[in-house]
Amino acid sequence: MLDMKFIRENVDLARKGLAAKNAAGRLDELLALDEDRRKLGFKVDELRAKKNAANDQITALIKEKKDPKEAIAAMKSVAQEIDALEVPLKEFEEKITQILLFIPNIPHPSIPVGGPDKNREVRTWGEKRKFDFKPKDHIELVEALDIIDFKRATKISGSNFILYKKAGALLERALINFMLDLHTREHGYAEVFPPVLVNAASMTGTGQLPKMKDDMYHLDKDGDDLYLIPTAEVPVTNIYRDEILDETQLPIYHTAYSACFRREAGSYGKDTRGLMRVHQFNKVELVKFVKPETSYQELEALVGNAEKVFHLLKLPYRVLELASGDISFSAAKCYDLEVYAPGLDKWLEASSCSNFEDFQARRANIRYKGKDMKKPAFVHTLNGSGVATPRTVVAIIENYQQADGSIAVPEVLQPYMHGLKEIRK
RNA sequence: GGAGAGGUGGCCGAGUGGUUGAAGGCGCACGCCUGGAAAGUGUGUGUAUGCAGAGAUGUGUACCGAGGGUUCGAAUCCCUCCUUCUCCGCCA
Repeated sequence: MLDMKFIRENVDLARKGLAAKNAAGRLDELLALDEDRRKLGFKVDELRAKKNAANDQITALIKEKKDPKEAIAAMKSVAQEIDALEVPLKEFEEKITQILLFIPNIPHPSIPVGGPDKNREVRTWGEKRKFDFKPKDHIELVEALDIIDFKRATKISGSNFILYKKAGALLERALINFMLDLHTREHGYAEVFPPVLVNAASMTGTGQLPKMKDDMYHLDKDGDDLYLIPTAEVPVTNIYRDEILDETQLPIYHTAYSACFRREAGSYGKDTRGLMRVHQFNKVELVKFVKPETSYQELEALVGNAEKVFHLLKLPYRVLELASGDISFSAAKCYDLEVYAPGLDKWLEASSCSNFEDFQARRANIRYKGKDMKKPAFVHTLNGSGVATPRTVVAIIENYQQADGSIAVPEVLQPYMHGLKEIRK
């Protein structure tokens, strides 16, 4: 959420930034409401001050054993006046909050302005493999090997669910363990294993609610809202919701494996075959809580941590800096990592690494305080996939396929797969 | 799911309608004391927001789990919800 005070004092900057995200629409309405709210708030504060002073007087009269009746009667109308004004004041505040919750973060000035066609390729890594046979796509390969069963997964749950079997299940588990070990041992992230069901406050804290409500699976627990997380970003970022951290604790790095759940409503048809877009998938997430002045260098380091996964798996990938119109609601800046899949001949988005600056921290009320700081300040939060498994599995299977339809196991995964060197029927 | 007891400042803990933003203690910060330290001692020590001020700061308002209600006045009384603990039941 943006700071109302910041918007008020930087109208032009806010308007320009939000326009780059096609979201400047309700700015004028917001400013008008804020103006009215401030006027009314001032008036109410004055009346309350009057009331408090009078109450002190009444107290004094009682102590002196004088009759306070007159003073009480005089205050009655003031109290009523306050009550009457508090109703519209509250309405203003609620309206303002409702609008603010729907306003996205302002993109960082350095990023390209425009839609997905303006995304900027920052670098590529690795060579596309040269095949001496025609590479197959992962669907054909996994079905022939019987390591993923799409039909039965659909029977059990519905379309775009996955049933991993045998070496397929083992590969999935190996990949998760490999990534967690990498980030905890080599990159200094502390592992957490969060709940996958969270409450509405947590979803609001990271920015999924209220705007993206229809993208999430929603459950009811005795009348309370619970949501299946679309990413571990939600529970992990909310670990410190409503807390004031000591600056000596920062930076905090967490990594978490979790299942992720997405309705993907409205995305049927395109790119939904096989493992490309599924309702439940696994992901190892990286989350950082840092001081504001370090957040952009922390973002570069986080991207590097995610890239390391592909380096070790020897998978070619490219890094895109997303344009203003393509970054997510809460992000100020975002890099996507796209891994190459030769069977599909496509670059697949397997990681998204973002700096949210204080946007999430303000929503979730995550602050820190240092010795020389007069007041607590909001931390900056960052996160990125490190990485998501389905599209990485696609890339492994298609890149490591052999002429006979078997799949070589990447060297770094072999210890996690009981020494298995290749997957064959 | 049933029964009972709680939720007050960084922590412990007092407080059942009127200078209580909140006693007391611990912790912490700064100072005094000391050759240095401990002990002792003094002062300070929440968050949000409005106004004034260049600023130090001053001042108004709100906040004692959350939301509503009663009242001139609520941490204190009433209602709803959330949550913690203990016992019983159930259970991977």
